[in-house]
Amino acid sequence: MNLPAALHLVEPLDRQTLGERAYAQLADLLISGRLAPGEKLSLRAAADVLGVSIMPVRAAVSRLVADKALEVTPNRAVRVPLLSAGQFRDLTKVRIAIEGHAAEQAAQHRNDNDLAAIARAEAAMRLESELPTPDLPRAVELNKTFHFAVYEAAHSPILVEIIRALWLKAGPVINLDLRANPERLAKGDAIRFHADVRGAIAAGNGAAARAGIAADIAGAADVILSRGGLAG
Amino acid sequence: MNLPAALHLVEPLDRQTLGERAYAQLADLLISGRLAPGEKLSLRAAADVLGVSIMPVRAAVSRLVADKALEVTPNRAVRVPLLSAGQFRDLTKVRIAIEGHAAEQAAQHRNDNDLAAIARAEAAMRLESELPTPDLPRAVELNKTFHFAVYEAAHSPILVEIIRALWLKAGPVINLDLRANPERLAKGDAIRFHADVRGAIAAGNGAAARAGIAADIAGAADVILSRGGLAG
DNA sequence: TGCCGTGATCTGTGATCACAGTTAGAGTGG
DNA sequence: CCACTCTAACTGTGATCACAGATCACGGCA
Repeated sequence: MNLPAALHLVEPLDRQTLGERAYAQLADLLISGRLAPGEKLSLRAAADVLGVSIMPVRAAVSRLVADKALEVTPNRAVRVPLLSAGQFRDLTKVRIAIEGHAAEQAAQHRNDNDLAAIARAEAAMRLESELPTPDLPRAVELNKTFHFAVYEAAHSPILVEIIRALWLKAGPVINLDLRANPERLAKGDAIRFHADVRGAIAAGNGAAARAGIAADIAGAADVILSRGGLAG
Repeated sequence: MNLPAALHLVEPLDRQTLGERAYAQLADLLISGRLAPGEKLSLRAAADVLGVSIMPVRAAVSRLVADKALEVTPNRAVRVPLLSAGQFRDLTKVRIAIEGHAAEQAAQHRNDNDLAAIARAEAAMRLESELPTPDLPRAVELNKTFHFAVYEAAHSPILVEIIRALWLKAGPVINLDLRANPERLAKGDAIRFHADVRGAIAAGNGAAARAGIAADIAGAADVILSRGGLAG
């Protein structure tokens, strides 16, 4: 093992396969709500846009289909699932239970780095929402950053991964709506809940952290459900 | 639309693609612990065994890799992941939280059909475990049947799907161990916990149902951890 | 005898082709 | 002018081929 010292500095170059890159791009489209429920997606068209053959796209789509973030209809068409009100309610209940649990764990296991990241993310989103004309795509992104800063503080990779899969399902419904109807952002509910959550986690108050996340999720879901635009 | 009445009886033949069938087979191997942690899996070899080309196997494997039920090493080899003790502890904690939650929901939302299915599954596993020489693979299967009978009673498809993914990760560790060391089955811990859970769900006692499931999961995990055979 | 280079053979990934089924639109007959 | 039919272009799925990289065993050099 008499290697030149410089060789130890090279990073392990984490094998970014084309399929993974395609997956990351599609997942981002879904989470940020740029793909609307019911919208169809052609493998070949997506491959053209991404500049690759259909194989990597196929791999990415089949992962998303497995996660039920996409679905292939009996007629062989890939599309973003249309959630019924009942399915959306189920999804919301599960999110409240699991993301609430993660927030509670975060309150108990967070370290100083976690607190700093959470505070940073909360401030960034608050500042954005207080602008006269907030940038909605950016607000959506900052909201995601804040939530996952919280969930990461639970120090449970498996939990974070599960929540990511849930956001893949909820993103199209929630964030598409937020883009179309930004009044909830202006109303400041989310901002207030986020502050509550940050405070609870800093104080080590698990129950309050769970309640804050639950209120945030439920608040957004209520807006969607009351608008009544969901299928069946 | 003058179709013979009989035609209306055919089921919509849920498009069983070869990839899905391959996925089901591989998932079963994992959940039942017939694939040991660390064991390697060749796409082409698996394709030969299943009698198809490597394409469907590729699709199935990439789904399992996405779920982290399989992993592809930097050296381009697919294998079932080796969990460190820390990772296994994380997985167990998450399972206790989520499966416990599902059991609690089951206690609150179960109907008569659910209760019957749970009772049936519990009796089947109890009878099997009381045999002089229990059939271990069958006991593993019956254990799964009981747990999912409980989780189905929560009437939350999303929750059940999440738990299935967790079992895909835990199966190789837990059930491989159970096959190798059946004494825990003989000891009857699981049987007792299952009876507790069934009783709690029938009584609508959510907290007790959660506690029973948690004890069952923790008990099995303790055996694994105390044996100390985990990596890292 | 011990070690290192080398090539055959394996790995997963990606591209291309083939196919069955669906869809949409143009063209034709009423 | 409307409705029906047929065709052409699309859909995802599966098979086959091509390729870069990794592994491992064999053979030659020191």
